[in-house]
Amino acid sequence: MDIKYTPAEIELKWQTHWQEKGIFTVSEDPGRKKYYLLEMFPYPSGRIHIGHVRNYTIGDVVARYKRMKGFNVLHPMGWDAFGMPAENAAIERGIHPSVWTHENIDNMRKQLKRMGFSYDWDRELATCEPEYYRWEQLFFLWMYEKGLAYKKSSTVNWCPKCETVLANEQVEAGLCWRCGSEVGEKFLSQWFFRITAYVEELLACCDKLPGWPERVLTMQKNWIGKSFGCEAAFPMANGTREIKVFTTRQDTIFGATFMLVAAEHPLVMELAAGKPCEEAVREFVEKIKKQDKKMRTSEYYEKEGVFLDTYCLNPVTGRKMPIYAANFVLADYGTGCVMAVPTHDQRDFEFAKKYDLPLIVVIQPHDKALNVKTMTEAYIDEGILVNSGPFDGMENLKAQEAIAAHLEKIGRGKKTVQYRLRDWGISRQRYWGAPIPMVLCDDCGTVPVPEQDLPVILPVDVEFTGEGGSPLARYAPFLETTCPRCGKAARRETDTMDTFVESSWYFDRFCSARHDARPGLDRAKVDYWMPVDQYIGGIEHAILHLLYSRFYTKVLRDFGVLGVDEPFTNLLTQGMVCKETTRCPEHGYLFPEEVREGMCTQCQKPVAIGKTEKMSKSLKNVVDPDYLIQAYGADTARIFCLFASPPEKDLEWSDQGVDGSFRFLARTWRIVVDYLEMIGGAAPFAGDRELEGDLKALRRKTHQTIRKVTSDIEDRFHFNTAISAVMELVNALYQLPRPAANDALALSVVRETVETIILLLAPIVPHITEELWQLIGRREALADVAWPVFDPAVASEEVITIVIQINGKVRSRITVPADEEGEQITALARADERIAAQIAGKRILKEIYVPKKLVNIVVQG
RNA sequence: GCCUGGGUGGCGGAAUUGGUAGACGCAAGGGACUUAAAAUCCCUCGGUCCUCGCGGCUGUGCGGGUUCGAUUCCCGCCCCAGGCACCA
Repeated sequence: MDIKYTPAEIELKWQTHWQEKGIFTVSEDPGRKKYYLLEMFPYPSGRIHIGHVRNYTIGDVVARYKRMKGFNVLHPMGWDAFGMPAENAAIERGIHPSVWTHENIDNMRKQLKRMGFSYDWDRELATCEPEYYRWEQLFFLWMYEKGLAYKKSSTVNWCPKCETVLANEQVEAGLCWRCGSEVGEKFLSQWFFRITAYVEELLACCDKLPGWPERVLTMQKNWIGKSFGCEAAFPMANGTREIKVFTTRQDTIFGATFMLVAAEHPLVMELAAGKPCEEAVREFVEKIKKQDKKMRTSEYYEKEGVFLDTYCLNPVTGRKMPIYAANFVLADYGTGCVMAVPTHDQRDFEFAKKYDLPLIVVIQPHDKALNVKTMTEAYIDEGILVNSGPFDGMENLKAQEAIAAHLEKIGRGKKTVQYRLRDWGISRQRYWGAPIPMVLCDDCGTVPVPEQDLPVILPVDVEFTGEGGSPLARYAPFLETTCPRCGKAARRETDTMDTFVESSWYFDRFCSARHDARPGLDRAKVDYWMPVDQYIGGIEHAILHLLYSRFYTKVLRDFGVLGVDEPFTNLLTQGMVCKETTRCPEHGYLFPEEVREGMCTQCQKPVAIGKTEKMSKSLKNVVDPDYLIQAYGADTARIFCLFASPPEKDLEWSDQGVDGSFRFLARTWRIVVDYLEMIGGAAPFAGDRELEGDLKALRRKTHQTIRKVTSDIEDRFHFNTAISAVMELVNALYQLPRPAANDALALSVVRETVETIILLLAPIVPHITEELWQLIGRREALADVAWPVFDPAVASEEVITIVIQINGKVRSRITVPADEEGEQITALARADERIAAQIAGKRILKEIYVPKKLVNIVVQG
């Protein structure tokens, strides 16, 4: 029989079959154990990229595997459909964001279906639909009622290119996370979610997420940034008021010689008011405010300040301390004011040197003596307190507690805790987002839209000019409304919500995706499916999306719409897909198809092979999934993504590697097809007879492979080693001398091996395996066949190789029965010809026997 | 600067609890089949030395240590990637 492996044909055939039969449509079944597998849903940019292929393949393997293990698997897919690229397309090309988004979704859905992913498409959702965001608006109203959503005027991060506000989390090294523009500052009235109300729970639960990678939890903990310290009050020298500071180093308070206030802090102008320095201070403050974020975070940014012609008193020493406004003090951390201890803080040291301010050493290190005249930098390590009144001679760390108590006793402070985490600013001055359901009335102020008036639907026929601000703010039919409270003319809120709000609960919505009754989540269904058992996505969301989702889950829990504390039990963060870059001296970076035999196709000059980097359009080192599917098929694309490296590591793209993956599938196909006529009528070996020789070995290998593949998938998601193991089994089948056509026993063993290969590969390459399964005469849907189990007795070796070492070096190997006694084995080791020769005449100091592994004989000399 | 990861053949990667380093794949070389090539199937493949053997030595970023034994544990250093970065 000669049937060719034609991926394009069989893949389409089975994809159609799965869809028509509704194989992957699921519903709640209290009698079965559920498994909720979720991959991060994509932004519908128009085309899937290799990163998606990898992410969704990893998820699909686990989903299909769990299904074969008997779980009721929920595996949904949807679209993170709001966001700026749609609006930019509207401005640049005149396509409405909705049209653009839906066309992209249609195209990407086709691409995902062509990959053969086992999604329940009946649950598909797009966050830009009113059926979705209406519930988000409802939750917003509830959050407003509870004070969890509030409006506040504040300085915000402003991206001049996107013309919108960015959350702190969305500013990366002073640049916009999305477009890379320099981020500036603006003073605006903004909506916030009070994520800080849950900060302790968010922090505490980090320790209750054993299924999350340590580094993600570390990043979140650092982001939350809890620090223990002390609030201390410094009275003004003229006795009018006091200045409060937060410090984690109250042990150094006796060395505080001046006071610093953030330049933007209102206190600065208050203190300078009416003084000769007022004009100079105002100039300084204006200058600092104008400087953009990037400047202020750069390394070369010099510490600067201006004296406010005012003094306060050190509460423990009574020393008169000059007050300065400074550019490097953060206005929105702690109290915005800092006690400066130049001897033990590097920043304060630099500031003191520049403005010639006094230094007092209060911590002496154990190994040297500090002298304020010769110090070239602050001493920030441990030591013994000096110049610290009653605390002299104490270890500085031990004094922390004592000094905090002292401050409390004299009524000048108390122990406190500070967090780095700020509330989540969710206002965006953009059109393509979920409208914030609020009305602004001149008389009543900010008034929520009544629940029964939801959803506030995004109007369609607005104008996209590309000019600053939101199109909604210029569109009267949306803007103009009446106040729900007093009935007078009023304006709608035109800000829309940050798209991270939609992605903070889409996993809940998947549980009851078509539920159209308040509150959009069917509690019974959500209770059945949530939490997500396994969440899979890119490490780039380690902070933003994952922290917001955790917060939103807790909010919804407290509203009683769901019953879990944490949304994702296990998290797998997959690595990036990378590829080497190619560069022509004349034409710059080249796409792979612009290079032929090391030459640029345009100018024939040799191209330079550059660094391997994350695939990106700007570096042109991209591989088009459509091309891959066309050339090799979806199964090859899938198996290559899994085989090239374990999921959490970066994957380096290799065209030869893809060839190799295809060859393996073709090789597997060939051996099964070769055997087709012979094993077509055979039943798999049932274990009812004794096997010997090659057949026994093949069957052992078969059962060992089941064991290996099962644990690789189940315990570690190490698909690369699982695939290696199946490759070995296929190689073993090739090695088996071809049995005679009438050798029923041998053929039944071969059949068992063939079926095992198909089943083990089924979650990884579902199309070729469905086809082979059918070819060998099986009729049931492969997706629902039970995962094979191995027989430990069959899988165990009856002889094992024992390594014999002399002084830790391998000198020989012996083969012994698996159940041989240790004493017998050491005796055999000593008797081994080569060992005996080498230990002859030497004194044996020690013999170590590691069961089933090795014997190490330690001899003298 | 701080916090995470990581560094193993020509390459991607194995080695799951301190116990045979280099599974599997790619590339390379050789053989079979073929008029020939492709495809396929089989074999070899870390380095080095010789007496060419089921040989010796060496080898998991570098230097030390613990141990009968270290890719694995400890100390110090170098390099790479990611995150944070004036958080008082």
